[in-house]
Amino acid sequence: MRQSQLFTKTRREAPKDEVAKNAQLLLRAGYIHKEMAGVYAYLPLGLRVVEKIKTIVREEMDKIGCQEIIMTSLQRKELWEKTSRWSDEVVDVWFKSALKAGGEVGFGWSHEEPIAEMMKNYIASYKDLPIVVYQFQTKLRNELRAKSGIMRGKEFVMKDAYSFSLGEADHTKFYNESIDAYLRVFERVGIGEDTFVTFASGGAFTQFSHEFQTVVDTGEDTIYINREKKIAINEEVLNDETLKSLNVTRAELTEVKTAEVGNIFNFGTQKSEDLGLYYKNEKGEEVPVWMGSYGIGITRLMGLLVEKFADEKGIVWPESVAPFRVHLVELSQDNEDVANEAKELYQELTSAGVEVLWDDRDARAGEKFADSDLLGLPLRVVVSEKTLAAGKFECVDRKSGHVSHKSLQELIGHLTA
RNA sequence: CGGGGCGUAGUAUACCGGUAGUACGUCUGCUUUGGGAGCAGUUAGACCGAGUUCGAUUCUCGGCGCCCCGACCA
Repeated sequence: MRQSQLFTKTRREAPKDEVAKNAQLLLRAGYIHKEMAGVYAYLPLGLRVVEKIKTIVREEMDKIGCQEIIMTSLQRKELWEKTSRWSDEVVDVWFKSALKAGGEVGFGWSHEEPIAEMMKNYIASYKDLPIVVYQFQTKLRNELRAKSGIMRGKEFVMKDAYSFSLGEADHTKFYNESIDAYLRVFERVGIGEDTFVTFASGGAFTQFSHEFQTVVDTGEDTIYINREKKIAINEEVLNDETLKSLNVTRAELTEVKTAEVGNIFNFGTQKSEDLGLYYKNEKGEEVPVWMGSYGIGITRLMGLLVEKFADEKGIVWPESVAPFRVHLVELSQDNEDVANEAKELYQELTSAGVEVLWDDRDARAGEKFADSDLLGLPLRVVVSEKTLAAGKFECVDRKSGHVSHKSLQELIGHLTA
C-alpha cells in the first residue's frame, strides 16, 4: 500500500489523557482512534494487526477441530435469568436496553448462555458429541473504570470457544488440546517464551482454573514462575497447599508482573443443567452435557504486544502480526531515477507476495525515518540516491537495528525464505 | 462504587477578573534535502449551564467528559 494514500497520520505527541503505552503509541501511529473512554476504533493499520492475530488464532482453533460461528450482540433476558445472571448485582458489567415493543435485551458481555441454549437444537444424542464452536466477537462490558488503553475497555474483540463433551474424560482431553493450541498461538505471535499456563483460583468444579499469563513490565497481575519446570502460580492461590500439590517450593519461584492473554474454564455440567442441555446416552438416559469455555482477548493481545516490544522510538511488531512486512522508505526528493527504482521494488516485492507499505510521500528523510520507527514494521528498506549508486538496498531490522545491504534478488530471497 | 486530579486551536502547552500567547500541525511562497529543516505569511481555540461582577476563559455551584489510585475483572 502506498502511504500517501493512507488517510491516517502520525503524531509527535500522544493526547495528554492517554497514559498507557499501548494506547499512546497506537494513537500516535494512527492504528486506532479513541471514541470514548475504553472504546477504540481500529483504523486501516490497526485492523490489519487485528486480522493477523485472528488468522493465527483461527488456524490453531481449526486445527483442533473447532468450528467458527458468530453469535449475536443482542441477548435475551429470559435466557440469562435461567442461570441467575441477568441481575446487575450478580453481573455488574451489563449493558441493557428496553425494546420498543416491550421487554428488555442485554448486550453481549459473554456468550456462554446463548451458545449453550442454541446447542439444544443440535445436541440430542451421544452421537452428536463432542462439538466445539468458537467466534470472534465484540464484547460489550459496562466497566466502571476502563484503563490500560486497549487492554481493558468497554468494547473489545475476543475469541471465545465453547466445548460440549460427553463427560469429564472427553472434556479433559479437549481441554488439554486447547492448552496446546493456545500455547502455539502465543508462540506464533512472539510471546511463547514469556507466556505461562498459570494456576489460578478455580471455578466451582475444579481446584484450579488456568490462565495464560505473559510476562510484561506493565502487567497488572502478579504470578510466581519457575521457567525450568514451566510452572506458574497466580499470587491469589500461592499457598503451602498449592505448592505441595504442584511439587514445587517457594524458593524455586520468581515473582513477575504479567498480563492475562487467555483463560480456560471447566464448567462441568452446571450450566447445561440450568439451561436444560442434555443428550441421550447409549442406554437412552438423559445426561447433561459437559461444558468448557476458552477465551483469548484479541485486542488485548494486540495491546500487550505493543507494551512488551515497543522501544523508545515506537512500536516493534513481531513479524507474524505486523500490518505489513516491509516498510519501503523512498527518499527520492525529486530524483526520478530513485522514484522509479522505488516503484519497481514495490512491484517486485508485492508480486512476490510480500506485504509492503510504501512511503511515497513527499516528506523529508528525518520525518520518514521517525514515522517508520513509530509504525514498527519489521523490515525497513530504504531507496535513495545512495542506494541507487551502491546498487543495493539498505535494509534495517526494526527490532535489532541491524543494517544490511541487499540486491533485489537477495532481498526477495530473504523475504520469501 | 470510594478517593484524587484535569477540561484553553487538530495536538501539546502559557498567561490573565478587562475576549488569549507559543510550539508542532494545516495552507501559500522561496530556500533546503539521510533522522521530525529555515525564513516569511496563513489557518484555527476557552466543554455546557447557572451564579457573583460594570465585565468571567479566569471566581462559585451544577452538569457532562477525561485521567489516575483502589475495589471489580466469570
